[in-house]
Amino acid sequence: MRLIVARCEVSYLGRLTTTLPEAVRLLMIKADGTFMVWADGGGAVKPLNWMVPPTVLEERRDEDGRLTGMVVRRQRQEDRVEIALSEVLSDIEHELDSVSSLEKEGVEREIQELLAEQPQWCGEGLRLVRREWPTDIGPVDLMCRDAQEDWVAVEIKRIATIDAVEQLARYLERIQLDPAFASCRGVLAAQQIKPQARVLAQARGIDCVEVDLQVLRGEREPDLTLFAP
Amino acid sequence: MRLIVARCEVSYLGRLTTTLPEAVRLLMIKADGTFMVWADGGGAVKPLNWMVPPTVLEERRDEDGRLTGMVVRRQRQEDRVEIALSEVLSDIEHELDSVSSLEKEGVEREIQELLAEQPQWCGEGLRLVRREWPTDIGPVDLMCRDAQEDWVAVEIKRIATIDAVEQLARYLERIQLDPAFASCRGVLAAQQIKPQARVLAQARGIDCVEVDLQVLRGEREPDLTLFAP
DNA sequence: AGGTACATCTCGGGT
DNA sequence: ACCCGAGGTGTACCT
Repeated sequence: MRLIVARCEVSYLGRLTTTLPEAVRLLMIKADGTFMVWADGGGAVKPLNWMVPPTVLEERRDEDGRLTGMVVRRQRQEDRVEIALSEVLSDIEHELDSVSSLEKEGVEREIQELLAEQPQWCGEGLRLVRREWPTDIGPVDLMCRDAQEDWVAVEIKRIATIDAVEQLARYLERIQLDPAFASCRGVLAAQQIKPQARVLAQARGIDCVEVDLQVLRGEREPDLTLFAP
Repeated sequence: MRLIVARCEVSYLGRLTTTLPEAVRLLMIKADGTFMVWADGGGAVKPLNWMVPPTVLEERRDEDGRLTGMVVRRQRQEDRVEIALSEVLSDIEHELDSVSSLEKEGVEREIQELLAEQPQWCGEGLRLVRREWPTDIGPVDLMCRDAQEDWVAVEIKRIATIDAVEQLARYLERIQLDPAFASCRGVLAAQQIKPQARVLAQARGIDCVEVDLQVLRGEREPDLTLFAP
């Protein structure tokens, strides 16, 4: 990992064109060839400019050996980042370890697991038949049956947007082609359902259910009004 | 901007939980409070862990003043990154300039602006009525009227895929609910329209128009064959 | 390799 | 503040 702090001008030419006027910035070059340009403000987790590997880095130096320019090119692509350096304030390099397995817990998977165990939160009297029910365009998260023995396909999201409604509608369209499932209905279950997704779901005849992760985990009592007579 | 290269263990607790075993990594702390943890491999432009401002950083040191731990907390949130440092290889700080305007050209916005000024490229005789025409599921890019005073909704993309066709179809569905707009038709305008999107648009009765950015900008003469008799 | 769905998406623009 | 759509999205997983 090489870290250069320098006064520089940066331009990117590729899918789009960007230019950065001269200012003091950080140039970060990872051992794998990833190249990034950072500024100090903006509260951003994203670099101003970058280039993903495989990259070719070309340096330009003056007669005194001072770094004056860099060109970063992507292999077999025509896009490039060009840097004109007027003053190098720091240029250090360190051996870092490569990325080691980052363990992640607690995303959409967890909601699916919890709802598979407690499908009643997706609708009264629902029983799970199968998780990841296959269709020819992809798997439905949960396939259930209700108290009337009707089929219910459940799509699960952390945050449900219009895309989630469309996704479930596509699945339902395929499922209902089978006469045995012609009456299959859809339920969209999510921690949060966006208003516009709700509108579209209504129009598509899809039920919406907001689920509380803490309740699913048994960490909190459900809102009692739900069970009020 | 503070840059620390250190052997450390990192854990994140928040929306999800992650743990990183001890290894040499870069800790990057921007002046605005943005905190990031980087490894050297993976070819990623995204940090292993991060925290966006506003953050509170707490340091722990041993009796010799050596940095042994850091806790980064987000204001008014319960998520946190904890770092246990066993060896600090480098710890430098530099004044960087804040983010200055990154000029972008060539994105969807520019195409929309140019087509708003020259709607005739979306269809003969089109006149612009309003940009960002609101519907209850989101805004249509352009709403126009044609020579026959019929309404035309235009969706603009840099590259139009099936998603773009479905997005426009959804808008049309909502717009046509109003009897005054029952005959509103749709036009998909893009620099590039994927073959599959073209097929679906045809099936949905949506017109497709590929636009040339250079022609829109007036940098190039339009293909003369377009005007051939 | 191409397509799909997820992401602590991030980011900007609007209300 | 939320909501929405775009992204040089990136990334994992599938065919």
